Amino acid sequence: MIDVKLLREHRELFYDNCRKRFMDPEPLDRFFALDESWRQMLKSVNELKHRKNEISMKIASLIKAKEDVSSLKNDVREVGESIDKMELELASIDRERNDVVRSIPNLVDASVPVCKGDENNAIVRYSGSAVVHEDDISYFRQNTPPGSSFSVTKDRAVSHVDLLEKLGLIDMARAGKTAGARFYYLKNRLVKLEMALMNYAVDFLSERGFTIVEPPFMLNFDSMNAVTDLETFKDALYKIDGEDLFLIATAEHPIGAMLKDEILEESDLPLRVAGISPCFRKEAGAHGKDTKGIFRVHQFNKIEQFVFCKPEHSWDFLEELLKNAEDFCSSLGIAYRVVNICSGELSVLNAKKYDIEAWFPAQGKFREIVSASNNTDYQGRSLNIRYRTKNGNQIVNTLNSTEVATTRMLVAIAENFQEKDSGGISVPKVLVPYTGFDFISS
RNA sequence: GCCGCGGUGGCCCAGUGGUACGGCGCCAGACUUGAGAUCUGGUUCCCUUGUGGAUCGGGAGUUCGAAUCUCUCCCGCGGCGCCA
Repeated sequence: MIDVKLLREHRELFYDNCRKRFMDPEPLDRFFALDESWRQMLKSVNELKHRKNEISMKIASLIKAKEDVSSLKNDVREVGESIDKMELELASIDRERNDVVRSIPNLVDASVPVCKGDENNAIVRYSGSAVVHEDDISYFRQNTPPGSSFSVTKDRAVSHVDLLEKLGLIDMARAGKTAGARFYYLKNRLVKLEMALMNYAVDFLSERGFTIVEPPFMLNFDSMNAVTDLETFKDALYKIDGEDLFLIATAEHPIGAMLKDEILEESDLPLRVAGISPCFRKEAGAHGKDTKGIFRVHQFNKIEQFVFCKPEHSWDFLEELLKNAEDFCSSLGIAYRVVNICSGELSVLNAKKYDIEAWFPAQGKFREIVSASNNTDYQGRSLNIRYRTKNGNQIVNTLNSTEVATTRMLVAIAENFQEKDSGGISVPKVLVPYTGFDFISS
């Protein structure tokens, strides 16, 4: 959540921010009205409580002196009743105010392009050498910086669904039968390729100073509510029936919640954590999109980067996390572009977000495979994660980024590494030590 | 799942109905050439900063008053049961 003190002192910052995000500023108006009446009522309640405490102390001393206290008892009982009544009202205002505060989005960084739809995301850079079908050249040129390198082909790459099914590497039909749409069975060498991706990513981040963590795959309400905006995401999360548990949608959730309510030493920071976990997502509202294959699924494995750091370092870390993900893609041989996501597309948590979009030659498109976000102090404040300084406790900043989401990367490999002549898939060189094979054929 | 014992400020710990004791650590000041030792003050949160309010794992209750009594939930430890 946002800093309430900052909100009280710099209203205009938050009204500007709503404008940038194309959001109704009505929650801000409501906050100020509620906050005002809350503060007035708090004052009255505290005055009454003060009186109650005074009388109680007096009763204590009178009892010691063996004097009569029955009339004082009546007085304090009356005060107590007024307090109870006012506290009920105060609590209800407080609840409402807190709900409103939680809906107020994080301040968007000045470097974020201000616009509504994702067609206005800023292209930051392109890297690699995409193989582009001749029909896709103009799309490619429009969506990359001038001079981006690519090669042209007349052969359209086969879609990953057809290729992987033909090679006996996925079974979508049976997954539909047993679990439903957007589930899959991975088979044979594709399973080993996935494990290779994960092992490679873990080694990759280990070497770059990350602590490797396999977290709980479920979280209780309090943790989930603090680590993400549940109002926005509850439709995306699976809830366990009859239990206070949600399946995580990313390792960001359990890794962030891991330090909930803790006070760190300044010397503990920064903390780089790589979370390895499955991700469970309802993908509600994505009807009709990417319905075939394993590009958009309810369950996939992901290696996630997460950083807890001091505020003055978080912008450097956003670049570091992005670089880790870019280097990973490059090392595999995947061409991609980086986009700076525009203000209207950011989640309430994000101050800024980069996506890495890989080139998918069969689709003839750049598609998202990595998201790197700086949530500044927004998530740290909801989680109440602080660190000690000479000037009191400060809220940590948090950032997260995909390192690799396996299913999407498998799709990218299937589309970019298929070999027309043999009909098989070659394994990216860096993965061969992990797979033990360099080619997948039928 | 059952039984027992626990949960007190950053850490340790006292407190069995009268408003949270003490120690350690940390911060600031004094003393010192500096450090240490010592002394003094501070060191959870809230608000409109006061002779203010809240806070003893969470919630509810009894009471004028609850860390303390009651109920309930959570977590930890030990034992039993179940189990890959």
